[in-house]
Parts: sequence; structure tokens; C-alpha cells
Amino acid sequence: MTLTNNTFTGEYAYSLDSKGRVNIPAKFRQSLSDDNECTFVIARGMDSCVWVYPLIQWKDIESNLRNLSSLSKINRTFVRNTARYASPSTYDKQGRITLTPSLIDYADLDKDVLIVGMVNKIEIWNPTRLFE
Amino acid sequence: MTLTNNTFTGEYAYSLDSKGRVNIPAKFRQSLSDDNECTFVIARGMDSCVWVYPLIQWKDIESNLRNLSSLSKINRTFVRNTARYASPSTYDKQGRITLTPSLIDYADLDKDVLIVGMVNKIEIWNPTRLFE
DNA sequence: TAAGATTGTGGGTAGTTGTGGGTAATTTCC
DNA sequence: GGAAATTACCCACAACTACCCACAATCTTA
Repeated sequence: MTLTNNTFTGEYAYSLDSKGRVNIPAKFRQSLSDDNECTFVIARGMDSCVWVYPLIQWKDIESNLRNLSSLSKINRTFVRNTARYASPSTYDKQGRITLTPSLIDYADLDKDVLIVGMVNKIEIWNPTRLFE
Repeated sequence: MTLTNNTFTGEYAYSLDSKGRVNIPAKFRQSLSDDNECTFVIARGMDSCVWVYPLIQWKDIESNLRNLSSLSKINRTFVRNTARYASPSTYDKQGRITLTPSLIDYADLDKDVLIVGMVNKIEIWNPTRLFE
């Protein structure tokens, strides 16, 4: 059962296959509201992990970025670094999304990955890099 | 007879079966208000035990987590460590919830467990680890 | 006290979920 | 334009989970 729409908790030890696909836990998919159209946006996390947003959540972030004035250098850098590595990914019939090589490299992902619910987004970690 | 909704007192010696299920004492279930939809959220306790929240109680915690900005490293770590081990669990027709292997391991639970009412939440202990 | 209802515990089964791989369509590059 | 590489879509299978039923012990009630 799911608590609230677009809300994620719990951790899952899954695997990244040779084609760069990871399963999104069934419970997470069930929590997604319909307006997400089975789509997540993957991006660089602020820690060395991949951030996975529900599409509509990302649209919020996007509109915040849109409102940042480009007159400030800090803003320009922030927008650039956020947008640069973000891309949408729709899950397939088996519930998997495909990660970009750039993000796999950034998060130092290997075969075994740890998927962590962060309430309003999801993180994908190399388990050897995530300590308590 | 129950005093107040979503209030738990008393202790019970129950057992964890081979599938990771524990019964929630009937008195505790009777105390649950309907808006909990027969669901608890299990999480890491601050002592080595499992915390069991009524769903609506957890939703409060959840909305606090949702409002923490991800720009702060401390916030990210806090959200991660809280959400990571939390998961909803609806009790079955027999009144049992299923615990995750990760929480069973954390609380060092064996077959015999002690269920303790903590007023607004429930704790599950390995009896050999709980001294007065 | 005896019959009935409730509660805690065990186990079986059908459906779901995670993972690997194959094939066709699409894109890229010479 | 055609070959090579990449991507998207489909199928198969093993492992797991949710749901169901059964039963014994306890509690309730007449």
C-alpha cells in the first residue's frame, strides 16, 4: 500500500544491468500519480548519487530555475550545473529506467546499487559509498 | 475497551514467524482510528528496536521531512537516515504486519519479541536486549 | 460450566516482481 | 546511402510476496 502520491521511503538493493537499466521498486511506481506519465527525471545528486524525480516534481524545480535571474553569475552556474545532467526517463514494461553513462560514472555505479526513498525523490547509490 | 484513539500502553510477548511477520496486539488495532487504513509505518528506533507508527502519525513526520531543503547537507543526511528505513505495512486478516529484513537485523530480533506500548507509537524489542 | 467468539500462529498457493537476454527499430558516422 | 552501433520494445523465468485457509489456545457470555 502507498502512503501518499509521489512519496518514497525504504531502501532496496537492486542491480544495474549491462544496458544501464535499473528497476524502480514496484512500491515507488505504485506511488506515482498518473500525471507523471510513467516518467522520472534523472539528475546529478548533491552527494555522489543519482537523483530521480517524478516528472511533475521536476517541473516545479524547472520553474524555480526559470525564475532565477541570469544576471547573477552564481545563478547561471547553478542553473547550468543542474540542467546540464538532467534528462527524462520513462520506465519500460518491466519497470526499469535507463541511466545515462554520464550519471553512472558520476555516482560511480557498479552492478549492485542501493535505491533509497527520500520522501519526494529517489536516490541511487553505489552501496560502498553510502555509510550511515 | 480503548481509552483514546491511536494510543498504546502495555507490553506483550509475541513471536516473529519465519516470514518476518509479527502480530499487532488486538487492543492496539482496536485503538487505531479509521483514517489509518489498517496501516502502520515501521522504522528504526533510536534504541535498538523497531518503531511502529500509526499511518497518520507518520504523515506528520513525512511532511516535516518534505519541507527540509535539500541544499543543506545536514538536511539531506537527516532525511536519508529517517526515510531509508521506514516503510508502510498494512496488517493482514490475522492482524499481522511484515517487518523488513533490514529492521529485523537492526533490532536483532529473534523468534520471541516484546511489543511495548509507547503511548503514541509502538516498540518491538528483542526481550534479551530490553532491561528495565 | 459449556458453547461460541476472538486471538495468536503456522503454512500453502497464486499472482507479482526483479533480472536476463533477444529482436526490431532508430540513430550515428563514414 | 549503407554499415555499425545504439536504443526501445518484447518475452521468459526464478524468487518473492500477498492473500487465503486452518487450527489451537484464550476469552466472553449466557
